[in-house]
Amino acid sequence: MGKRRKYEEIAEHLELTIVSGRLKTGDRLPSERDLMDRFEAGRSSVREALFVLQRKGLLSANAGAVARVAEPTADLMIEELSGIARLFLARPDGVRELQDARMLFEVGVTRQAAQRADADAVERIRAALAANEAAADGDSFVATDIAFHASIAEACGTRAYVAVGTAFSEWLHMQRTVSADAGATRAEASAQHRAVFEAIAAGDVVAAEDAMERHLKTVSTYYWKGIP
Amino acid sequence: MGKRRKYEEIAEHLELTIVSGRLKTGDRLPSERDLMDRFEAGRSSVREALFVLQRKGLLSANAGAVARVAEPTADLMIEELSGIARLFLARPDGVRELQDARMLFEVGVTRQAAQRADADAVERIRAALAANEAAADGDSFVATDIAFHASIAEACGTRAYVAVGTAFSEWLHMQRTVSADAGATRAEASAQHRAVFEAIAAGDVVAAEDAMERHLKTVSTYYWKGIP
DNA sequence: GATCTTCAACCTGTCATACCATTACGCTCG
DNA sequence: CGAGCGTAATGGTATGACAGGTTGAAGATC
Repeated sequence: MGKRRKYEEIAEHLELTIVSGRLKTGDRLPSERDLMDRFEAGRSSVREALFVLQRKGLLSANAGAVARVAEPTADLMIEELSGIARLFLARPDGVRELQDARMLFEVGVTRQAAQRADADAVERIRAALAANEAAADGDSFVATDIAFHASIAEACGTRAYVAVGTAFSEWLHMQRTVSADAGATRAEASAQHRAVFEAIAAGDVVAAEDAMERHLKTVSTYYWKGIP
Repeated sequence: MGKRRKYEEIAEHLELTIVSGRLKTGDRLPSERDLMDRFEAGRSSVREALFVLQRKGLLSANAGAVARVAEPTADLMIEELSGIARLFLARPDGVRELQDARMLFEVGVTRQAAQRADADAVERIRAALAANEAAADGDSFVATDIAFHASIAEACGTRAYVAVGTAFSEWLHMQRTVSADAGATRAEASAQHRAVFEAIAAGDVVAAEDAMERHLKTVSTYYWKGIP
């Protein structure tokens, strides 16, 4: 049953020495040729092990220089999640499920924001809302729209939320066929954004959830209108 | 700036031919040596390309046999998420953020369940609750606890929820130091489970959310009690 | 004729070696 | 003491080789 491949053994060993703290961020790993000797493996196996660690974000490798221990960034997390999202989008019903998941996430973020936002956070959301309402063209409307949602996520104090939320926004904006009636949508969206903001500012959890849910339902509706 | 490595090019090309449907699930890919010729690359590069596709779950590769196109499973999604979770758990404040995220997720799932659960789904949740209350020892209590939460996720009709929710439960159960006062917790947990169930069955969205939130806060509290 | 066995071709996993472009580093030169 | 350069080391890629597993079909068995 020992189907364990060699690179898995090496990768696991290296990962352990990294997460256990024996190697800290920025430290230099031994060279590939060193590792060959140390693990009594060929270079292929060593390289595959380093490869998987690199794709996990634990290593940064540049040509000519030894690999260094890296701290996985939020961007990399997005990258991983992005792969998952692509599977969903390619599957029947995938877009609907992704919209569902976004609804779950954003409503939850709004809930937590309404519970925990302090004065500073509320002010930042207000600013994002104002910027969105002042957006001149369609592109900047989209950008400030995403920023508005991100400002709410920021209010929760959990760093990953911003990354995940932004990713959701981008995936679905990417999917969206050009929304012909963007003009009609904008006024509606702004009104709904304002309702979300005011509920959060007031600390009214239920109203905030409902407002965000209504907002996302509207967005979804406009999306499907563009689909035959 | 063209730092694109060779395997990326190959991987992208192959991924396109897969998701575009030119290769369907179960189809056999060309052999590595075929791909070498086709892309005018060495075997190293071809192997690295296949490697990343395999880790994305688009390929299933067994030694000796040519790679076949596979359909990414929910398990693989968990695998990816698991990697992300491990980073969180290794980081200061990571457990708290993960608990936060779980709260967001489970409360959202409960909300959607209260909105959409049909009679069948309610019945399944009731059964899961009964099984949990009848659990004899600690291990089976944990198992049926997870199953109860999963049954709620199932009621939402979005397949990924079950997988993500189960993963959350397992990560946090795994982290939990042995809860000495499990006896005291069980009665409390059962009462809270029942409250969640009844709110869902009644379709009372707000009550369901609140009940689940209270439940998870209790769980978190017990977790931190075990930490000096 | 159907099913089991065997076997040869093929494929991947791994190793070894070689070559190039890039980086790191010590040395020389100012 | 600092700047510039050249060399050694390193990763990225290509190629060849061999061991062990898989596959599919020919052959054996019933």
